[in-house]
Amino acid sequence: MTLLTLRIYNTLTNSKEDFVPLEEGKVSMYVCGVTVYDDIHLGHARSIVVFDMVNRYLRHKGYDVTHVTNFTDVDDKIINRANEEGIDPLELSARYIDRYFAEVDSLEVKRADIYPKASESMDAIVRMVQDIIDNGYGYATEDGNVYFSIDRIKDYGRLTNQRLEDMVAGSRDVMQDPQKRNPMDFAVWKAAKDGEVAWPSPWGDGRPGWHIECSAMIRDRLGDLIDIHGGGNDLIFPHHENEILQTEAVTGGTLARYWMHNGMLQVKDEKMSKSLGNFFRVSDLLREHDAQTLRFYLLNTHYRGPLVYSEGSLEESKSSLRRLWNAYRSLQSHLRTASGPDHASGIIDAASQTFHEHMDDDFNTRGAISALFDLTREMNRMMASGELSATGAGEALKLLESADAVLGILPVTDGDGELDIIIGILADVRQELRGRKAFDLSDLIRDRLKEAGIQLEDGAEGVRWKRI
RNA sequence: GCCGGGGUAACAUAGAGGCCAUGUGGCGGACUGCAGAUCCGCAGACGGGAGUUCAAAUCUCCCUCCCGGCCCCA
Repeated sequence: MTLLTLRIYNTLTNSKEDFVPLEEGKVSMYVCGVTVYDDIHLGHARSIVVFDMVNRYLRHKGYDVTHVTNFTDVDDKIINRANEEGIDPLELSARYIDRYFAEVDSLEVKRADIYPKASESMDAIVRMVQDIIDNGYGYATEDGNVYFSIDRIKDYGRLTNQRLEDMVAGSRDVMQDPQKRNPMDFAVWKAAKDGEVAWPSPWGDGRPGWHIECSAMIRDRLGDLIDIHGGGNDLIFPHHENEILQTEAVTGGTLARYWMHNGMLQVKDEKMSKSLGNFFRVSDLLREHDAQTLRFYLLNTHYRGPLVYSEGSLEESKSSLRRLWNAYRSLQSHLRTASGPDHASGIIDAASQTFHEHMDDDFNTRGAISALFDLTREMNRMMASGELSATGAGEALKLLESADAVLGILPVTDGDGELDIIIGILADVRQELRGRKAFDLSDLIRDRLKEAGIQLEDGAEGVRWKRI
């Protein structure tokens, strides 16, 4: 079975569908970002890395992708946190946006094309609220709140696949604004309380409701209808559901063609979240583990399933990943020294096909990685038995590198050229000593290099070195 | 309660009717001056119960357990 086209699981239809972009060769993608009031944790990283992978794979397939991810920088939690610290909310959010970028860069995430902030999108937001009211889908209260009116919606719950009545029955008791016409109505504009950060609007000073910023930013930056809308599956309801309503109230058409949702990261059968206090900060994890290990851990499972984090799972990922790295480095050495016949192209082509079949099947990174392991085993075997030519090694490396352009799990660089030369000299001297059975001296070189963080490894195809 | 996703060997995960799953770990070999890496082999599995089928981890039904969502969320 060969999948020529990418298939994506669409939450809207609960099924995998062939991916056909609106405009041939182009993809518009919006992914919900974070509320910037604290550092990101591994659960956020999962979403970020997953959609980074999606972005990379779409580009790998030749699409011209416009990837937008927002920052929610106007929000109750930000205001509360800022009040605690006695600083301006926007100062607080700016700080966490800086940290977000630092961590995302450390995770080797390819940045989105645009990162709009709620605070800088007020014109678009106010305009959208006005349009909602003008089209009869919203109303302002005396207090200066604007609510989206659910009563005109016949098919609420398309993403959730639920009926309105069921949701009302299960909804928890929350403090309701008596001026709401229907308890399910949700705020698109919130009147400012005294002293709060606020922006002017026709309904008085206030700030946007949670859902409106995404609808407005999408329309502002990407247009009325986009190809892919992504986010964590905890956002399906109400956030994404309400985004759809808002946008449809204004444009008359639907918001996104493909809705993608990543599964939650769990810790001991619970979702990792700030409110549960069971989260691991990315900045802390990065002190213990390299970015590639974290990415490998997050991508070594299907993005839609749950992923249970536990003590030791990153260590295991590291061990697995080393196998790939070792093969990768062996191939690099082999490229320089190899001779002999070449029987590799069939194996490499097969691995490439398997890799792409899995990726085309709703971004099955786990399956795709398996194909990489299969390849490395074959390559290791062939290198050991002298069946791999330099050409074959080059082809295998090319495949690994193109796969890595999507996954981002291979070592970034192995140091600069000068170091390479010096270690090469030391390795040559050591080889000479070994030839003369002067093992005390040859071991000394190896040991001292190891102390310096460089490990030499003898192999059939020559000496290889790596940082440890 | 309603909706969605899961339960695969010691562990982490793919797979969605038949064909060798992948990695980590374990055991046994090979290679090696020693390290390391690598290779080969072995053990070990589809939550439970019915059914459909020549054939079910995969399809149907029932049961069970876990997680997420139901206006704080990636």
